[in-house]
Amino acid sequence: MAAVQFSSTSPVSEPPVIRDVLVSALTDALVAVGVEPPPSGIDIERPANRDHGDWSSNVALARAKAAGRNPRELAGELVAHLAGADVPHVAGVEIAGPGFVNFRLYDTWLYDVLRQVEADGVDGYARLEIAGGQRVLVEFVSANPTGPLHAGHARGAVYGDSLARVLERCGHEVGREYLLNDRGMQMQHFADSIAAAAAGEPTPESGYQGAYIDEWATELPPDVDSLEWAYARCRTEIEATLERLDIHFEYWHSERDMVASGAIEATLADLRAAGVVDDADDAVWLRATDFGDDKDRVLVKSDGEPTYLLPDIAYHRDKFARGWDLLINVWGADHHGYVPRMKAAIQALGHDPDDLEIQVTQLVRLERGGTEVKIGKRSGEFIELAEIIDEVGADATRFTYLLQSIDSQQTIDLAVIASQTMDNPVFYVQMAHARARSIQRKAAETGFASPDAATVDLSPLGHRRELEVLRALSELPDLLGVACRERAPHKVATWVRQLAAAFHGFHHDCYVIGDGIPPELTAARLALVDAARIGLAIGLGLLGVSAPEEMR
RNA sequence: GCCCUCGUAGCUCAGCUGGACAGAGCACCGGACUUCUAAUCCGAUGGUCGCAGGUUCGAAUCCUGCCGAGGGCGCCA
Repeated sequence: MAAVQFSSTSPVSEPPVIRDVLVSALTDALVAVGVEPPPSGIDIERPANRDHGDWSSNVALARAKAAGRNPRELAGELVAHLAGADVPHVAGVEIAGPGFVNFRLYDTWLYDVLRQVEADGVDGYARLEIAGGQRVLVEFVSANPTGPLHAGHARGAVYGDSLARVLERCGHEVGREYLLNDRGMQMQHFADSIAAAAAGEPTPESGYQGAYIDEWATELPPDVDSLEWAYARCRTEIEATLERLDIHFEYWHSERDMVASGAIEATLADLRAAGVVDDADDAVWLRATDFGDDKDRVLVKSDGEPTYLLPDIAYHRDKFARGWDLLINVWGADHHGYVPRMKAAIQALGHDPDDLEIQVTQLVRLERGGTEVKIGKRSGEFIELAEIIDEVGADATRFTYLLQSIDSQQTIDLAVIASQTMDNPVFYVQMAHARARSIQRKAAETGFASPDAATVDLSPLGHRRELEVLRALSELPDLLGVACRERAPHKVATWVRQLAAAFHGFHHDCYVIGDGIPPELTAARLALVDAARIGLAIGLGLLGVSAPEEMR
């Protein structure tokens, strides 16, 4: 039975997080040399270059001015003090460059990481509580129910869902919401177009075209309300497509319901009461310029009809009224111009503009084998999202869209991601997970029990490949926190590729079972394989990509 | 004209909210399969981080101005 060096006061083994250990040691050292620790906290980071140690701090650089000493001198004093302190896992401390303090650690710190991963598992490892339960409503997709989801909706759909997953894991209470614009002229045009097609008549003025109109028209039963039928047909289509991507909305918010409830009139009344509304030129205006918008905006047109803006304001008012602390809207780049007026509107209603966050996804250019796939808007020539899923699969669809920051315009070649080759990173990562499973199956067949990570001797682990896997695992909690704060799930995609690369390297160089491998090494490596499996499953789970038992 | 996003290797993109000599994948070149799937691994080649200033001990990262790409600027939704 190996010694367990964790606190005995807690029934759950909770290895000290290395960051806390080092920060605490640095704090002590600063105090010892008579320098006030930085009010913002001490910064610890992993140097990009391994020659600079395992962990590094720039605290001497940051505090040199306040301490009235030059950075290297201060760093030297810190190092001298740290050398005398008995800091767990620390093998050496050095000054480097302009005044960095670099820590060189024993591999034991990575053994703690492995134990932590195993103790916490897929559900618990890198589950953060940095959000304090803040209630966030993520609204995304919200495509008009006048046709199937198309390629243009894909990025927002996948991003919104993965963002929600990241937020949840970081301690937010999260709701996913889809706003259904189920009233208005667009719905009528849509229904008329289907009815016309069913009757063999030409597409009406400002109607919809496209293969789906003709197809759905053939399904239109006689003697039904064409609008209601078309709406239901479309919703079924949209939900089915989202279902294939494993996207599930907790809330489908109907604009009709909102109208019926009188929320729109109530919103206008609120705005009037707030004194931010002007009547001019027979129209009703929101004085948006009072809140940083470029111009004032019409709420009710001179013909007495509300603009789209008023119900939209009512909708956001409703979201807050339902108790959400923070609203995140995922919008396409073609709507970014509406950000200032929406923020102005919620301010006019008395909310903090920061309580509405709008994430804008840049456009995606689609190619097939290097040639752009052209889409014509009105003509109905577009690629349905369902077609993309048919072509490349749900996992590749999600992974590919999540590979890049939403801020960058993305180019996706469908031919490339449809190919199940090395060009396609999703298979690379899934393969890593399947490999881990494969090794575990072999272990079971060979009669190796899965080791208890809390007690197994990990000291046989020391191979460069083994340590790379553990290092990657150690980075996940920090990385997830950044991904959450920056609303950047693509960082998870980048990370999981790194972990997969480390694991493939390990797999290649470190045989686990048989072939003259000593049983102690097999046991330690099996623990590592399971930890890697957990990390891969967490990463893939956040991306909404399946973690397969085997590749076929 | 104004606003938003972007401009990093031949291509597609990272770069952890300023840090130590700029990274990955693909492509190209050269290696590794009696092994838990070679759908893998290793090595080599490849970049004035659009340009010019500024802030800083330190800038791909922050600020300003240009240049270029995409998107947006309705009493349309």
